[in-house]
Amino acid sequence: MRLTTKGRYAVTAMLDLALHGAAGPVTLADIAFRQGISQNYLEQLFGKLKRARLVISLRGPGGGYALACKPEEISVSAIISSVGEGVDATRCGGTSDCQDGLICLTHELWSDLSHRIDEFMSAISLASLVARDEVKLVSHRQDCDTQRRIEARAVG
Amino acid sequence: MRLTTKGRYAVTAMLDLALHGAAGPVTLADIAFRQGISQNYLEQLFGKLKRARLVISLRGPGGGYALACKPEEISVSAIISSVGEGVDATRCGGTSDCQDGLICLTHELWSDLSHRIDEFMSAISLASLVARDEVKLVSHRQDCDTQRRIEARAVG
DNA sequence: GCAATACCCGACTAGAACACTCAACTAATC
DNA sequence: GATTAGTTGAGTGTTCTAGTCGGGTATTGC
Ligand code: FES
Ligand code: FES
Repeated sequence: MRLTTKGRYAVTAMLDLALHGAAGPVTLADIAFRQGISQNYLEQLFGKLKRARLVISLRGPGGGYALACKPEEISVSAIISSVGEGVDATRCGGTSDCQDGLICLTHELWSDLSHRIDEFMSAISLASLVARDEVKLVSHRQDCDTQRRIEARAVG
Repeated sequence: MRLTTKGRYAVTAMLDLALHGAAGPVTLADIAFRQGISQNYLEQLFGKLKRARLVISLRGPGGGYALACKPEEISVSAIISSVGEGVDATRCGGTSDCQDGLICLTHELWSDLSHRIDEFMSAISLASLVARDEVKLVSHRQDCDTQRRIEARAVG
């Protein structure tokens, strides 16, 4: 089991998309700017998100990315799986054969744990994240920040 | 958050200790043999387990390792933490400052998740693992296997 | 048609971590 | 004093992360 920046970035970017996608497609440049993520790295992640059919893309000027379906239908679990960060905590990957082809002492434990984690993350959708107070707060702060930085750049 | 072979080995070895420690100290060679883990690698892990006061060591012939306290008092969470595999799923490590010193959009989500995982693993003790049917079964198979391999070596 | 925008794609890389391995040492027992 | 068994530190191959870079191609507006 591993949960690294890859999965976290993917969820963060998708949440950004859910928050700012109402007015039309959102560019990766915008997301990268707001969330402080490398745009080139985001491109890699969105390649996977697109292949997993979680987002759709629109090319050309005025283009960008949009959610492929309603925020209620996209779970955190799905996002993380799509970028290749398995929720699986077992060593065998579910095949029960990590000790010379036989089941090991602790397989059941890791299997249970995996199940718990998946349950938790499947129950959380983008919509439920958007509805959270802290998310609203942080998002508002980010928007003000972005506005300020744009103005600063226009002046300078 | 990461859960790799390191943490899994640590739990497996501790469980082996709980299963076979009744008759006195258990050597790393025994654990390595039964569980199919590199003995040298186990040495490193037991160094940490000892520093975390989860096991005690006895040197010399007839020596080995023993649990430092009762199996009911040792949780899976404690074992994993002791070898340095944080259960923490946040990027900031709890300081809420991963985006330029400010809290990021998804901090709360990862914080929640970490809490859930820790709750789950804290609730599971070595004693409760020993009591499980699958563990008993696998352990019995391992003992038979070990016996067979010893006999095979004696013959050969 | 032409240029600007923005997604698309593959290759490359520094650094970190994992999963070991090796060698030498000390303490305890018989 | 020989054997057992824990203790320690250093080193190593491999894999992965978290990027970077450089070039594409589709779409739009002039
Ligand atoms: S983790 Fe599945 S068999 Fe060991
Ligand atoms: S994960 Fe804690 S601030 Fe981003």
